[in-house]
Amino acid sequence: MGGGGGRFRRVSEGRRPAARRPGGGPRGGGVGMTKNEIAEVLEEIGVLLELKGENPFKIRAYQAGARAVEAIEAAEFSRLIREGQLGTVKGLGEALVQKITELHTTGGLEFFEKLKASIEPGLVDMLGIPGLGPKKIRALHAKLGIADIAALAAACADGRVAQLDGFGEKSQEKILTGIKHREAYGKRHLWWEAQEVAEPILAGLKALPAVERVEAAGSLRRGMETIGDLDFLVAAADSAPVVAWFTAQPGVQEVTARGETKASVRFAGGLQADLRIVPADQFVFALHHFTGSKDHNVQMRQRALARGLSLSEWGLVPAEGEGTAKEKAAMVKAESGNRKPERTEGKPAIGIRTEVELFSALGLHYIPPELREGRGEIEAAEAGELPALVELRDLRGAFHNHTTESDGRNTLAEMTAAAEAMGWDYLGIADHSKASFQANGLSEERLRRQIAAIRELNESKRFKTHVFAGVECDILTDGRLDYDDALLGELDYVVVSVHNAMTQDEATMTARIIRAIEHPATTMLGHLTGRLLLRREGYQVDAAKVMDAAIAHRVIIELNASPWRLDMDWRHWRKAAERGLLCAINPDAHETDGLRHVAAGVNSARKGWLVKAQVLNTRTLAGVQRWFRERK
DNA sequence: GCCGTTTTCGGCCCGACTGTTTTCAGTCG
Repeated sequence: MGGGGGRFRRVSEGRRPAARRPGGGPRGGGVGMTKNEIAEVLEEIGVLLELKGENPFKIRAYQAGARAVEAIEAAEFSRLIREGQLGTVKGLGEALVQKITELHTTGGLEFFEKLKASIEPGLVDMLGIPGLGPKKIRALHAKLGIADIAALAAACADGRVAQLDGFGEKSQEKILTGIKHREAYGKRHLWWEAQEVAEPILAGLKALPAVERVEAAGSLRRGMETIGDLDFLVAAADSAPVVAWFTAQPGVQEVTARGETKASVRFAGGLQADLRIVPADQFVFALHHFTGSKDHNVQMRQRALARGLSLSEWGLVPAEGEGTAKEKAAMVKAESGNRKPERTEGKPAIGIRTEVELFSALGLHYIPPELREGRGEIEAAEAGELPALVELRDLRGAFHNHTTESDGRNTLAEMTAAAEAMGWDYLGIADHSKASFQANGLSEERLRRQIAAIRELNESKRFKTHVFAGVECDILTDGRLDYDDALLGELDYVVVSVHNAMTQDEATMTARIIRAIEHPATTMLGHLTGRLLLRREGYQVDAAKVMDAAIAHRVIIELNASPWRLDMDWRHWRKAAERGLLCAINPDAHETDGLRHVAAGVNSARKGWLVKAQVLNTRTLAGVQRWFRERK
């Protein structure tokens, strides 16, 4: 969740709160809103009404209205509004029709603006603390006058919260740890969100006439699941116009440093970005230096030393004698005084212009940025045993995606059209099963109808993309699956996931998941730990035992590519895949746009040393069909 | 706020878990 602070939906599993654009709600000024944007507004109205203590059924009506809007095909939606027929949709009465129409035609809603203005924004933020819902927040507000998280932390610290009816020592402690986690998490940002900030800046820098080369370095380039800050590296002879442009970007809230070769800014939402400008012949050394993890860089420098060379962000030079001393001096100078380091004669090196040449100078094959974690990549690069990592363009489809049948925001046809637009050969639909009541999970009858609808869609040849009929079947508390074997047998594949009783102890949870893996109908395991990055720890589970079971039963473990999950974690993949575990990179998309999240999954897969052959959804349609068939 | 009718207002979607309780409210998925 971004710095906007809003939270539209009380975490329907896997479905993210709506993306906040800088400046507030879904698309501020423009005329008209799409159906999904309108649904977001209705959801947010529901949250605000909850905080007001409104009639729960009224709240539900807004939530149901949001769902009803999502379930309409986009073209159909426009037609209904145009012809004044929106009221014929079940769940949309007079009041909602009026509001939706206003949103669709003007892009705004007076009722919504007034409602927002009537509620302290700090109360909405407090919903993000585990254990706090609308009722408790209202009690805190009414009885202690607490209107934001800072005041809440203070009240917990001096014990006032524990005195309150319905609260106790444990709640107070839980709230306090929740706030602390939030603060710790607040310093980092999801890769996806950081990348969305970085992209336009990168493009803008590239377009400046003074700029010769530009890259985003740091953990963003390494594809880490979360990012501390952004590092932009520029090669330019004249730095002044670059600094001027960078510090004047629209999203910049504060310029924290502005020098000749360096500038730092902070964006709304707290993300920091550093810009460094270096001479062109130093660019590659700086790029390597600011990309590598600490461990990787230490190992690289040691390797250079062993070869009588000294590697730094300034260059690669002979380790002893004048060169090093000068380099060191230059470095100190540059850091303290914001001045360009003096160029050493005939150095910084040996005509190295690219990272390929840099690695080569140290006797190494090129190491992709994602692998530069100091986890054995240098040894592998020396031996010529680096894997040919899977790439985004290798993907031909994905499994585990949702539609409006359960808690998705787009219909089956819309999702398929989006997959086709991405050039995918196939798309797997895996909506929630009936135990996930909160996510509108499918009854047996509804699932059978969906299977029929998918078969029909395929036969109609309306899309080039083939649709697989799957399900995201809940792993029940004791490890049984949520449907009977006969129904599971009618599906092309079955994803099994944990969505409840997440507080089970490790042994119980591990046994539960393994029991589900042992079920003959199970094709793949969804999000192994259920973690939500920067928000919630995963459940306690012995990952090694689960992987063993998956390998033994030829069950895939997914790499859930939702930027909020990236689960199973990349740190497990290398060993697991070597032992024969097959991966599927699944976006867990809840709307058409969510399909793009596979890019984040590919990052993690690459960090996990995965190659194409270890990822099921790099295979052709026929290859996947064969794999599904042979498993049965 | 919606729905369905009982044509004017009452009913509306679940189950586990936790912490506060001594019989249950609130949160969560």
